[in-house]
Amino acid sequence: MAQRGTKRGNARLQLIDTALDLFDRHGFHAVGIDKILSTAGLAKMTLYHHFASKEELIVAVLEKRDTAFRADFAAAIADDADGRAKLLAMFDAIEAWTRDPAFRGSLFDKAAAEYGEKEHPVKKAVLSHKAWLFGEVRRAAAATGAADPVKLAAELFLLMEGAVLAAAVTGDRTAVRRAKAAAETLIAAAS
Amino acid sequence: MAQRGTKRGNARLQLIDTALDLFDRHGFHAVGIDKILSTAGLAKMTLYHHFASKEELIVAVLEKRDTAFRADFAAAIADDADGRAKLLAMFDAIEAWTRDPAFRGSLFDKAAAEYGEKEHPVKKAVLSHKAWLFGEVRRAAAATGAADPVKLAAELFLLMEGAVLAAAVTGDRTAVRRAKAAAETLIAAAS
DNA sequence: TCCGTGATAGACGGATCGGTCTAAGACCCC
DNA sequence: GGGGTCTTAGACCGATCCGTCTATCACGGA
Repeated sequence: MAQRGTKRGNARLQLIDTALDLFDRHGFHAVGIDKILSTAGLAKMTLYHHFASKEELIVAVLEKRDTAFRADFAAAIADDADGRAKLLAMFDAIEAWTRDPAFRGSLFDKAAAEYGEKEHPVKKAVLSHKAWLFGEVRRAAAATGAADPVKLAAELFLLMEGAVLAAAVTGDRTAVRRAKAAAETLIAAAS
Repeated sequence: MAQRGTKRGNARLQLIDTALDLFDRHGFHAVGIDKILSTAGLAKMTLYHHFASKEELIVAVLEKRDTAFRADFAAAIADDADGRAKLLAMFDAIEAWTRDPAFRGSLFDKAAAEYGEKEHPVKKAVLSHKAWLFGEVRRAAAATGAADPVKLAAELFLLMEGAVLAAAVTGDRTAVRRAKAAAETLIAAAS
């Protein structure tokens, strides 16, 4: 008992933070646990005390990223009353994210690229994140009073995914703004 | 001299084909050259006779994929006279691709996920492919007579990227159709 | 037939992979 | 201060990583 707040808890957090950064920079297979441990200044047994395997660490990293993403997203759209404003605020939130110098693309997209098997725990974490994100878009789309809110949500979701991908791969700074402009057109056409 | 058409040429092609399949299924770092060689039934020296390194093999794989993609794409849009039809034919081509049981997402997106450094040869091959694809979209968009063809092209490009990603990650069969519907709306709004 | 050239098989190299184990350390309550 | 518990450093494990080397093999020309 009484493990939270002690060194153990700190070590766990530090492992996740360090692994998050390294995975984001170099990829999951490319980063070995030895590198994570030496970067974090921790010993192997510390890692294997908190996680049964590297795979579990990866899932924990994705869960932390997911939690942070949901909080940021919720804060970004909280102030907006109607569905249309919420949808457009989502694009603003994504644009702010892509403008961050630390932006290196979606960690979930990268994870999906390296772990393609449907039943893999890492892939499941990715799908969970994507399903939540689509749900957010769908809820806001429904609030616009669009004739077919699921259609509108699906279209805007694709724009978001494409914009994040393009911003990450090509470094295109205008991608998200273009996506938002397209979103406005689609929202207008959907009412 | 006189190497083409001999065993050497066949070995090279077989290496590329085998590597393409394995990289597509499992990722680039996850697949070692030993696995490629044992799958292809070839020896190490054969690989290192044709390629200086694994990295060179990866680039060759991407180049082959790029060449095949361009040919398929060109054939898909060749028959269509006007820009709008060409643009919509692109979505049809992508949908046909995603419906193929062998579809496992864009190999270029996966490569970008694993090789993020700008100056890396693999990343350069990815950027080359993306630049070409965007150029195709832009050319067709210009032929529609849209007021701002670059804006239209950028929007449709994001839809394509998002649709391919969504189809790959979530297995969503409707993604490309949704993207095409959105594209029709955007094209109509751009004239 | 014999020779020379170039491709091949597979052993081998050091490095690193994910993961385990042991021995010592740090800390707790009494 | 002593005894028990939890955490840690780092040696160690077999497997695999990418790449090299050597010894053999197949084949074309004279």
